Amino acid sequence: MTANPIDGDKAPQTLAFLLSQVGIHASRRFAERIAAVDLHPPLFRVLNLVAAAEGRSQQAIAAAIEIPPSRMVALVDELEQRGLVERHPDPEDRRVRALFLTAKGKRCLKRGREIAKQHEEELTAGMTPADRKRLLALLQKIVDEQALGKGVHPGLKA
Amino acid sequence: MTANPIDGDKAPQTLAFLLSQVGIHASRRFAERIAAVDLHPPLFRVLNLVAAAEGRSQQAIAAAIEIPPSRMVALVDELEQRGLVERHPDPEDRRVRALFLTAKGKRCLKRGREIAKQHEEELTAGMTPADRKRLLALLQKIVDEQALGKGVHPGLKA
DNA sequence: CTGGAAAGGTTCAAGACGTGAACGATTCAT
DNA sequence: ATGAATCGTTCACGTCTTGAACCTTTCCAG
Repeated sequence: MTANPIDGDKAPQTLAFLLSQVGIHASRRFAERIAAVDLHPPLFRVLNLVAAAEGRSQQAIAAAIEIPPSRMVALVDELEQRGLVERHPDPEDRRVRALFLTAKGKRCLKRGREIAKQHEEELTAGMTPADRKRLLALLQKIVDEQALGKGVHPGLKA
Repeated sequence: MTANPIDGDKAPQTLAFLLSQVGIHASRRFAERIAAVDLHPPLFRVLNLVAAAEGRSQQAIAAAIEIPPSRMVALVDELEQRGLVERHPDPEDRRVRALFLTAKGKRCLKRGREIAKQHEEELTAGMTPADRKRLLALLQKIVDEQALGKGVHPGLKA
């Protein structure tokens, strides 16, 4: 026995600390959950964007979530292998690969959104609707203040 | 021009999403700031723990922040190279390497804590003290509900 | 004691990820 | 027509982590 487990966590619990802790936890948990449809967060992100902008080019979508083109290729490859999206030639610009959801992709997205909703509910269990509203507003305040752009979705590793 | 920048971000801004976004931002920002003392978040973490538990073994400290022993070695190596901590033989157990802060380590830690404080203030700029209190309470509620243990400090990559 | 199991620390090889540079194809501007 | 810019892609590289194996030391049962 190495005795007492270190009181080290008498940490002053700052907001910055808590935010990191909770944010990372939320990301991890979501990654676990979304795995149920054989996706990881970045794939789910892309899938959502494709749905929101069908027919757009890879790079247009990549830019929207701030991922480099070289990374985008791999992600689209994965989605295509799973049969969730398709790359179509763009008649107006033959350099472009326009992205579209397949029927399977739509089903998967729908399922993924249900999971996301479930995730949201689990995360905010133990909070009243009023609490949630307040928390949302406070976080939004930080986002505004910090001028946080679009990027940085619930994507993380482990 | 690829025209409109995709409305994709009409995202319903869920709490889970915001928490991830803000949390990851906070982590990144902190990583940038703490670099001013030539540390990265995991090193700062360890430094703090060593200070809170001087003389403890590497693994005792490693366990407290949930990092595997093999990783701990590398971190302590770094801290030792920077002259911030020292490995002392433990007279009671010659397998153990007890960790201690050097004078330089203490100064560095102090400086790091100032940076952390500054980080905290920047992050919560634009919020009233009342806001901060409320946010802290709400986050704490999530932590309690989710039974978030010690681990997962402001450590992230980029 | 004493021999085997267990624990602390370390090393090392391997796997997961992400990124930038470079390239071919195509389009655009002049 | 020609050079610059853009889309998509490949690939090699560096980063970051971890598990397995190893040595040393300690602990415990017999």
